[in-house]
Amino acid sequence: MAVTLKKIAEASGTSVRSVNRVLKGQSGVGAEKRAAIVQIAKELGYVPNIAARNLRLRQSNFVGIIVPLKQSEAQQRRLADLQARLEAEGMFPLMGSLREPEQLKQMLREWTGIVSTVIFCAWDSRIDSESLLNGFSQHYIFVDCGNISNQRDIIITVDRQAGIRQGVAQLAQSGRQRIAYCGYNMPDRISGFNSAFEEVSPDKIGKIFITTEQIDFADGYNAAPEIMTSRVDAVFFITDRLALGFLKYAYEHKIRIPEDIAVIGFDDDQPGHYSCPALSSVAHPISEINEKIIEILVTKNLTTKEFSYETIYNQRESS
Amino acid sequence: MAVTLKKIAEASGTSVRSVNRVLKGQSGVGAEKRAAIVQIAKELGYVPNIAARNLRLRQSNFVGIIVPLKQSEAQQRRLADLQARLEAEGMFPLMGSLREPEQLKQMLREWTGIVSTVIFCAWDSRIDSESLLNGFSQHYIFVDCGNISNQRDIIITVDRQAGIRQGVAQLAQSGRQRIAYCGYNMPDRISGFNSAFEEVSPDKIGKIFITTEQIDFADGYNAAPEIMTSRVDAVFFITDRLALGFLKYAYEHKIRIPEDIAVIGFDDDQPGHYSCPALSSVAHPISEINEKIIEILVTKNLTTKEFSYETIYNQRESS
DNA sequence: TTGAAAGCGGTACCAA
DNA sequence: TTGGTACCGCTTTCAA
Repeated sequence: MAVTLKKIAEASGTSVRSVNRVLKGQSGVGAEKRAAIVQIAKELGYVPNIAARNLRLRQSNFVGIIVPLKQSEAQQRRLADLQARLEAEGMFPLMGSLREPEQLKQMLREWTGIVSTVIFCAWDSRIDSESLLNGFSQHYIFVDCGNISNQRDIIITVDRQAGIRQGVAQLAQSGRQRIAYCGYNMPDRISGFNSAFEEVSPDKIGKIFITTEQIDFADGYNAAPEIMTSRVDAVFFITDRLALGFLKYAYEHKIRIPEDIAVIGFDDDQPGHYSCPALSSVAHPISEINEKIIEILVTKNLTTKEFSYETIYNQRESS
Repeated sequence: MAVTLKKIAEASGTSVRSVNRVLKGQSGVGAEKRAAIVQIAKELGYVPNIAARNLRLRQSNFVGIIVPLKQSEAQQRRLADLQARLEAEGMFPLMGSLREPEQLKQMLREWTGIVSTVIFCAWDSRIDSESLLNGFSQHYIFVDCGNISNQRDIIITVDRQAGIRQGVAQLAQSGRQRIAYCGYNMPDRISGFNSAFEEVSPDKIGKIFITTEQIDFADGYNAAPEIMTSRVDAVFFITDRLALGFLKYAYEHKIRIPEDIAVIGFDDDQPGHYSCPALSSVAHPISEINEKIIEILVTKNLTTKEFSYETIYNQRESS
C-alpha cells in the first residue's frame, strides 16, 4: 500500500494539512513538528501521487503526441528532439499513433484528464478534424499536417516551397535541362516544384512527373528504370528514402551521380549523409518547429482554446 | 467546464449512480430514465475523466518507457513496434529519457499514480538500479540493459553472442584470415566475438581490436584508415552505423567489399539494406522482445512485485 | 430500481 | 500556527 499524507499524519500525530505544508515546503508549521514530519516521511518513503494532485489541480505535465504509423528517420529525430525539449520544461509525452477515426476518438477519450494538449505530428487528410475533435476539451496543435481546415486549434505550417524552389533553381543553374519529380502526390511539394519552374526559366527546362506507390527505399529503387528511360538529367525525390533507393540502383548499374544524373532528396535523413555518394537534401526545420511548440505550450499555457496559424520556413542544405 | 456525471445527474433529475450505471452499460435502471440519461449525456457531450477513474481504481493504461538519449534506427524501430503492440492492448506509452540519477528519480516521481510499470530500454551501468528505484512502488522491466544486478525487477536479456559467433564463424569459413572487431567496449559483444574465436580454429585466424570513441557513422568513417593499415580481411562492427561509415570510406577509396575486405554490422538498421553494397548484419530480435514485454504486462498484470529473468536469443541475418 | 455516501490522495480555503 | 473539511470526478457498497 502506498504511503499517503494521511498515513504520515497519523504516524506523526499531526494533520494532513500540516504534513502537506511541510512536504510542499510551505511555511506555517512549527520547527519541531516540521522535523518530525520530515523524518517520518523519509522513513516511510513518501512519494506523492501525481494522479491525485493532477485531478485536484485540473492540470498535468503530460502532453499527448500523435505520430504516423510509419515515420521517416527525420520525423523520428524531430520527435526525439521534441521529447528532450518537453522534458527540459518538466513535461512528458504520451504517445499514440494515427489510426482510424473511431480508434482516434477512443484514444483521446482514454486521455481525458491526463493530457490537456495533444500534438498531431500527422493527420489523415480524409478525416475532418473539426468534427472528429468536437466534444473533447483538450487543446490540439497540428504540426505540419498539410491542409487542415480548422477554426479552433493551433496549426503550425511548414513552408517547404522555398527550400524546394532553391533546390530546383540550383539544378537549373548547374545546367540541367530536364528535371523529374519523383514520389506521390504531396500537394505542398508539388506546388513548390511547380513554382520553382515558374521562377526559373520555364521554357528552357523540361519537367516530368514520375509517380510511386509509396515513398520508401524500395519505391525509389523500383522507379529507377523509368527514371533512366525518361532521359532526365536530374531528379527531385520527395523523400530521402526514395532517393537512397535510387542511389542503390545507380550503384548497381554504374550510373554516375551527379555526372549522369543529379539527385536531390527531401527530409534530410541522417543516413543520406553517409550514402554513396552523399545525398543532397532539403532539410526539415526541426529546431524551429519544436521551439514553436514549446513556446506555445509554455507561454500561452493553453488555458483557453485559441486559434492561430504559425508558419515556419525551411532552407535547402546540401551535404 | 467539463461535463461530469454530476452535471448529467442534475440535468436529468436523477442521481450520479444511475447516470454511471447507464453510461457504463450496466443494468438496473428503468427504461425511461435510461433513455433520458443517454439523451442528455449525448447533448452535453459527456467524456469520462479517465484520470479520476484511474485514481479511484488505482490502475491505468499507461506504461512508462525510458529510452536512451540517442537511439539507433533499430532501437527506434523496436520502440515503434512496442508502441503499436501496447495500443493493440489498449495501453499507451509515456516517454522519458535516460538521464542522471537525480533527474531519473524526479521523473519517476512525476509518474507516480500515472504509470504502474516502467520499461527501461536502456540503463546507465554506473548507476545502481536497486538503490535508485528503491522506494518507488512502480514495477520495472529492464530490456536488454546489459548486466543489471537486481533482485526485485523483471529483466529481459538478449543473448547476442550466438548471432555474433555465427557471423564470425561464417567469415572464417569463407577463408578470412584476420578479423577485426571495431567499436567501443560493449561487454556482451566483445565476449561474443571472443567466444567465436574459441569455437572456430583460434590458431588459424588472427583477431585485432580497433576502438572508437563513439559508434556513429563518422566513427566508422574515421576508423577506416586504421582498419586498412592493419591489413585485416574482415571487420565486425558493433553497430551498423559504424559499418555504413566505413562503407562510405571504402566507396571513396575504391576498396571493394567483400573482395578486399568483408564487413559485418550489428543492429540491422534499415538503411543498411540500401547501402552500397548491402550490409550484412546481426539482427535484433525485435518481435520476440516486444512479445515478451506485452506478455508480461498482460498476463501477469504485474499486481505484485516479482523477480524473473527472461533471455531471448538472436540470429544472424544477411541481406 | 434507486440514490446517498464513502472513498481514491492531494490541495487549499477558512475558521480556530 | 494549526487542523477540519470540501472538493477534483469517478466507482462501488449498501441501504432504502
